[in-house]
Amino acid sequence: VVSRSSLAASGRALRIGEAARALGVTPRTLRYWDELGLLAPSGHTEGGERLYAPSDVERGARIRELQELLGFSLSQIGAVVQSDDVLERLRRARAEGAPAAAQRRLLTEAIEANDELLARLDDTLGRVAAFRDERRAKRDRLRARLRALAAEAPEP
Amino acid sequence: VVSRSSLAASGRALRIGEAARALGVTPRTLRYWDELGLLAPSGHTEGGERLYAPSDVERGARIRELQELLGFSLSQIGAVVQSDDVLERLRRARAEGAPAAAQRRLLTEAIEANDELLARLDDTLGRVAAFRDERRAKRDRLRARLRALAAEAPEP
DNA sequence: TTGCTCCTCACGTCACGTGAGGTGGC
DNA sequence: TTGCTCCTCACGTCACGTGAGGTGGC
Repeated sequence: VVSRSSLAASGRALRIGEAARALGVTPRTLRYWDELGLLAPSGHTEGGERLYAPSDVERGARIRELQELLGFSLSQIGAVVQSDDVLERLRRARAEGAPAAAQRRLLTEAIEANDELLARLDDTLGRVAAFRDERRAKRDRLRARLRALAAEAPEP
Repeated sequence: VVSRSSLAASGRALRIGEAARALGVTPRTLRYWDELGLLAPSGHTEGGERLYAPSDVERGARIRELQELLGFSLSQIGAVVQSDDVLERLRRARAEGAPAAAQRRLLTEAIEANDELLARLDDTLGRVAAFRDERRAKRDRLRARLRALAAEAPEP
């Protein structure tokens, strides 16, 4: 996993292998995401090689988080990352002179989607913490058992 | 997801459909886990139906947690749940008069495995929390944008 | 020229989903 | 007898993994 700042700092376009390494996936995964339309590289070389801009890599990082931390399917992820582009879509709507009500609807829908995500994150957070507490209790039980064993038959 | 206490309270053996509902999976999943040897029901009816004891369901709940919260593969999960049975294996080793060194090794290996799990849980916890903070910041940005929109073109 | 990375098929895999056809207990 | 749930094949699906065979720039 690469930090945001280091991603943004290198303003260079990456070849598929470099982008894959930065994201912790394989080139095959990026080709699959491209095939699905989930993450299309914003450029290509003359030879047909995919070129990933920093913004592409950031989008890829969001996809990974949703996949790894929340276990979302790629189609669910597609819906989320699309609603993530709301500020850009809003700018375009304003440029095209969309009515104020339509602009508001765009924003409120994105806010709702983001709130649902926040609720799931809080839920996951609670469950991981509970699981960790279980495992800490187990650690203490095992340690106590080991101490009992040592007391009963001391090491040579 | 069913609470531990309610699971332990009903000391009854469950048919596959009931066990699946308690675990939040489908019967097909439990048959697959059985086929892999990951979770074999501790009993069967004369007619060949699988019967899941409360301890089977608890084991299933641990499998689900490892799968959902940490994204482990079923073979990784198999290794973890096997090392989870260490206290029972220790009892058997002692009954068979295993040497003290072997008993200690059993315990220390289980402690190590559990500690690795704890490290992964802490890592996951941090990443989910960081992701949640990102999403909270996004929520605030979107809300501010909506307020700006409302100030600019008040609702009818 | 030799490596290295890239490309497109295309088949394999993991963890199930989904009928197909049939059996068994209230 | 009628539902309901169970059973075992067995093919389909999702998200890639893994070569197979070939191209392109230092």
